Amino acid sequence: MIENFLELVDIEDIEFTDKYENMIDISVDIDQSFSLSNGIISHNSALGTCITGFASTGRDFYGAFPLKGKPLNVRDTALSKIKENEEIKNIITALGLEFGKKYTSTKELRYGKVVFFSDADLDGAHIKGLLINIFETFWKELLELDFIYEFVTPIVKIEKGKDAKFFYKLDDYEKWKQTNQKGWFVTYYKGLGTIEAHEAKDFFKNINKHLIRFHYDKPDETKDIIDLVFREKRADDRKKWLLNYKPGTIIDKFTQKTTFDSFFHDEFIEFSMADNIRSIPSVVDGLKPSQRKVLYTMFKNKYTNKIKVANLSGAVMEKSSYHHGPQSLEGAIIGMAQNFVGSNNLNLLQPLGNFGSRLKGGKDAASSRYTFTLLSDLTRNIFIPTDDDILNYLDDDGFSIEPDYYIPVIPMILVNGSNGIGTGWSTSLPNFDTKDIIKYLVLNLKGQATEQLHPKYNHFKGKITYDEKNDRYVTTGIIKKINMSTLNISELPIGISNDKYYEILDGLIDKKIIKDYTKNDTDVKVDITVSITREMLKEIEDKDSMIQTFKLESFISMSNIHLFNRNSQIKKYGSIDEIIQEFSEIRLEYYQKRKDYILSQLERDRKILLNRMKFINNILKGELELKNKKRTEIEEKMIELSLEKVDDSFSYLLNMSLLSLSNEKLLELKETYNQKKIEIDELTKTTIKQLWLKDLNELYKKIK
DNA sequence: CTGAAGGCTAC
DNA sequence: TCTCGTAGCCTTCAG
Repeated sequence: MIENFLELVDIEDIEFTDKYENMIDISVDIDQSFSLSNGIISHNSALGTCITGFASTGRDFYGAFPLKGKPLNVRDTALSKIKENEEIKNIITALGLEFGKKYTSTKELRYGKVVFFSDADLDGAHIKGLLINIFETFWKELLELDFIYEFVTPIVKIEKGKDAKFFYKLDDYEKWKQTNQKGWFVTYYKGLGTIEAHEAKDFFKNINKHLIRFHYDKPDETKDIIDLVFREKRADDRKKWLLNYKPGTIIDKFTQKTTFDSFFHDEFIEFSMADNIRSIPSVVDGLKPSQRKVLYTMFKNKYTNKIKVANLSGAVMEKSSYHHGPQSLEGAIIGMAQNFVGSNNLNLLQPLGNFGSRLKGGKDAASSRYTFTLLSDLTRNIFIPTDDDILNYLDDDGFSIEPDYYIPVIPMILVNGSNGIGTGWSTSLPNFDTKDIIKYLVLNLKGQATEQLHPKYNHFKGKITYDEKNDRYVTTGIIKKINMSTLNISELPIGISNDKYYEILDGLIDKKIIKDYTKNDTDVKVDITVSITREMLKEIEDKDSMIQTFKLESFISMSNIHLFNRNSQIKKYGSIDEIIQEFSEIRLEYYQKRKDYILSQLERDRKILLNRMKFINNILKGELELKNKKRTEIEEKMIELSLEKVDDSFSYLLNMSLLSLSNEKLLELKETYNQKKIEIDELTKTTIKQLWLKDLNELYKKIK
């Protein structure tokens, strides 16, 4: 019997063009155009890698099929929807599967094995899991029939001359690194596209070494974990599962048996964790990693001229090791720069060009090729440059990247709010007014009573009220009676775009509640005139009824606020006060750190000035001879004269200009020294609360 | 009560 | 080049 394979290839942007009557010879279009903006690394796509590899195996017994993006989660999904899904239809055709059929042997299928060939990253693990979910749901017996495999590819390659060695576990590479080898060039394989053609051919030559079977060892546990991971209603179980996760289980796929069970518990779970990390912001800076990477790049590159969004995206990828697609990153940049009503209260980036409007909820933004951005004027009043030096910068494969979190002057998480969807958890928090927040912090710092903060949106003309009964805020648009048959809508509730609202009005026409409406909206002004019959108007005339009929309400729930705390744990926050409290604690700690840091810098300056003065004095008085002396002799004498080294060296004294050795210079230095001392005294006397108040005051003035 | 839709970072 | 599909959680809304 022929042993043949179907590789399920995970790739994006690939069109599977030919209808394959014969799975053994597939024609494909290969998009090989993706490359990083600096042009150093080029990416081929995974299917290309696979097809290249087939040069070693031949194509008679191998077929490859490219998947696009994430497959459907078939658990709890209507069979009708599953059967309509293009990807699933294709997989079924390719493998010769039938719904409802029970297989006793893989010989009933068109291929003897199915192999997952995905990027060796976390989204790749997610895709493998979703595929396993499909087989487990409809053809569970295939899990027991040695049918499901994955193709493992290396994570790191090291090269020296003609020598090359691959590591399939990061752990192995780390161990090798500790043996202190020199002169090796290291490549991280971030995706299948990193694999070179000749390498793909080698891997496929030894294909059996690379094919790892999923074993079906613990039926009950396997069934349970797949259900826990994919069943829609089990988010709370997933919470528990993720909270119990202990990182660091390193799997050696070559020596250890991979079971479906261990795959979900050790590998898939890493995706779930990462899904939360990228989707849920930090309580400290209010940012998600992609946004933080953008800010980091803006700070680091210190752009003075506006930069094209597409170019900024490339810079972020490079400077902050962003390993995902550019579209996603560009979306993050655009989102950070938007400032229409309902988006940011304080956009950290400037929207130079069309970044979208409330007409389409921001979806009308122009392409990143056409738009520009730059830091906003206020950004550096919130993220103070001096604090850059006291942050905890992360490391990506030995490359310094953005900090675990920034520490802004105000809790930015409240200013712009946040929405995010992770695994087990999601989060949603509305916007608050920057000036309200500053006032709150100032009163807090002065030990005075604070007022409850309520959500607020810049330039929103409607009302936001608290609905005690339902414990939620209600945002209300504005509708006014012009005459007995005409109404005017001049504001929409938060979160409803003009576009969406027209659909609502169309619905009202269908229901014969209104006759017609005219749009006079601009991108910044809502202006809709509604014509209605006198009778109908009378019926709905009272204010509440009008708001409800015209659906001019939206709701803000405060019951799903999850944020990463300073210790990188997801925490549920019950109130705004709690967020400010936790933010304030860490902010004050970091004012102490900032103060200590600046004082140490000033002390260093003072020491340098003092020693320069002493040094000049020593020379002018003839206590220190430089002429015809060896450096070692001079330095010994300097120590005798109790001159101090800085950074373990006297260079800062011995490299001084000859012109400095004068009384005039001495007087000048004395002046600077005295100023430095005053500066030190003043900072020493300033409390950390005063430092914070000063920053808040400056920010407040600038906002006004 | 159930199913669908929307928000958002990723594929 | 542009549009569209998928995951994941929670809330709202229509039927």
